[in-house]
Amino acid sequence: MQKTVPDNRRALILDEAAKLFSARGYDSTSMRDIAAAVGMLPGSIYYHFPSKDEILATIYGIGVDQIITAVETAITTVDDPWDRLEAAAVAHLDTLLNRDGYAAAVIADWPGDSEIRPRLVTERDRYETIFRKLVAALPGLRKAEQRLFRLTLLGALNWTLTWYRPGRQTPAQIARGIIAMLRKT
Amino acid sequence: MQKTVPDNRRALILDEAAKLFSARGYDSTSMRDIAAAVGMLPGSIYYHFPSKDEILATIYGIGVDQIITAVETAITTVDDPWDRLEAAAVAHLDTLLNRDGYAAAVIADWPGDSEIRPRLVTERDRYETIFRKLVAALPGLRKAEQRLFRLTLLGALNWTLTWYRPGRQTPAQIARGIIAMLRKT
DNA sequence: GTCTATATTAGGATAGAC
DNA sequence: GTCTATCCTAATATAGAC
Repeated sequence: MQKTVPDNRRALILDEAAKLFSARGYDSTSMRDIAAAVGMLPGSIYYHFPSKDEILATIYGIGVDQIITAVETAITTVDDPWDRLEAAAVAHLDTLLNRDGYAAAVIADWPGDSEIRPRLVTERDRYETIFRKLVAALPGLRKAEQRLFRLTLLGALNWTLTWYRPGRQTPAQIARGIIAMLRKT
Repeated sequence: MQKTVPDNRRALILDEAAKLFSARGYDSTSMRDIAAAVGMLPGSIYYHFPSKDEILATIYGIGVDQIITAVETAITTVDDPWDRLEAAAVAHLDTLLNRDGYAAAVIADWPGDSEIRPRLVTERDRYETIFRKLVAALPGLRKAEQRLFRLTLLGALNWTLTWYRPGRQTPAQIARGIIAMLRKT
């Protein structure tokens, strides 16, 4: 995924921070929390990252990459527009609800004020674009309906973060169920 | 809306706090921010509320009351199950996207740790129950499908908070559009 | 690269005058 | 009921030793 000789400590910080951010939120997670999870002292983190904001921005970038990669891989072998959308939804939810991934932080977190907001918006747009295209390819949807359809689908998918618990339905089953409800004919 | 001689200062604090909480989030809003918005000094707030948590819990209770009242009023005169669900969705979104209401804080805010979480969960359940009944009344949905249908609908509705901007479609139009997508025959 | 120690600021909350 | 003044804690971040 990255270089052959990666900076292990840096990656570990990102891993633990991503978990904490998605579990408790950005604002409620302190540098002390992250340091404790990694097994470092707070000051040491600053050797790897200049600020807490920068950690979040990095996680955002990786999280969006993870979703995009998963979705694009899932749809390459599929032709039918509805099947492609379903494959994308399954991949999206699989990535999102995987507790070790960075994707949950992308959806769940939105730092209060912060100067990095523009960057995060840009990242988020990157992955919305994929769904824009997938929805545009569906038959029988007028241009004006496509936008609301996309937002409805993404809302239903992303809202799972608030209620999903492992053990019942799998993420893939949930995604297919949601698509089935939105599928016409 | 309330008593004839209400505690104006207390109500004002709640109003301003609700706006700040839904705009910037609970954690990112300080007592100093609230005090400044009200035109008080931070210490004075504590005459009206014992803690910041208590302000949020109060807003939650009122916000849920607002949604429930709006939804129940909207559905009393409607008979057909699908029409009832649509009326409920319209009322829900009208309340949610009204910038002066407390409902947005209910959906958007979730304090990091806090001991009041159980209370908030209870409040949230109160309003989910209404939709549980409305969905149960729909024809042609098997028991197992009802839960996912409800969560999909609420997800799509609540997600509007992240993208809705006044000027385009009205909340009512959005709600009807979402229902139309989920409506079978 | 990590630690010790600490600067600095902000936040929730309280005591007591008015 | 609001203000003044302040306590206490926790947070981000930095400097410099090792």
